[in-house]
Amino acid sequence: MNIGQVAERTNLPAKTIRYYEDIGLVKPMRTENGYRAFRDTDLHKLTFLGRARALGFSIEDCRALLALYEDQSRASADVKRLATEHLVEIESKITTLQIMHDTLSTLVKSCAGDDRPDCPILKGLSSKEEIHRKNND
Amino acid sequence: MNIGQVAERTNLPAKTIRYYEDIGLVKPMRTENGYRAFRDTDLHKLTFLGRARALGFSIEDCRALLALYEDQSRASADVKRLATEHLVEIESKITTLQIMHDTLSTLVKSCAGDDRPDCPILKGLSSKEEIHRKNND
DNA sequence: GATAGGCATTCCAGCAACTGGAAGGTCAAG
DNA sequence: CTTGACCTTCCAGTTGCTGGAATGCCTATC
Repeated sequence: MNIGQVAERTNLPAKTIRYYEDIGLVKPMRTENGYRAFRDTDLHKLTFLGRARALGFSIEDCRALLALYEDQSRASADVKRLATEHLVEIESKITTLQIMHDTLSTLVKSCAGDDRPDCPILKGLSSKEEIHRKNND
Repeated sequence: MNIGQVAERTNLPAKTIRYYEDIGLVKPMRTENGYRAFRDTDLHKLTFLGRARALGFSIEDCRALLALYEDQSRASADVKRLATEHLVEIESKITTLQIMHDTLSTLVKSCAGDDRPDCPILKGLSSKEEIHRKNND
């Protein structure tokens, strides 16, 4: 199969697929004219990659997951460990964003948003202890 | 003030401060020996930048916020608009991460995590309709 | 056979926001 | 006068692509 069709089926841009080959995640064959020729296994791998990336796994995590996916004698514990670590990362990102959100949302609420220059948001950004006093996480 | 002291006071790495000068966010003076000489206003700006970055504003947003900060005749509405847009972005990131989290956490919970190869996480990554059936956001 | 389009190829550059390291200049202390 | 802690610049690398240029291939139509 040509890269265009693979792109369509996997919902990955052709550019991304070429990139994944570049970094060694897939190794499609080549036809005589130099075009990439993707087999079913390549398609499966790319689909797998697409899903793993959609769950926020890094490329290196994806590489490890792919190796486990291909290793029939893997231990599910190894997969679970990887996934759990990633889950913790996600949770920490959510926490960070939540704190940002709370702080900024407090500032936004306290701003009149009219044509006058007085602005609690700018004040909050320049001085520390103005509004941001309730998170001690 | 030298860059080292500014770094300490603003909690920004010296490298970052140099970078901010590079991209025109601050413009410290120079002493005869070529060292950067930061004034109080530079310090204020850098502190402001540190806070804005900590709230997740992009560098370009920071540039705009800084301009508003310096503009005594700004309209607070302009600040509020910027902040609100950013708030929406944060919310969308949280949503995305939350979905990732829910999906992955479901997968992780269903995995035994022992020395056997059978693994619902890998199954979930390779086939779609296995476990991931309850989000329709 | 010429040509036009829609594919495919490679390679190079750039995004954000730094970070690390090399090679070198400056300054204060001992 | 040397040591060590600063400071300087510049270049390269990080992550995960993405855009674009220059070029080649394939198929269809005139």
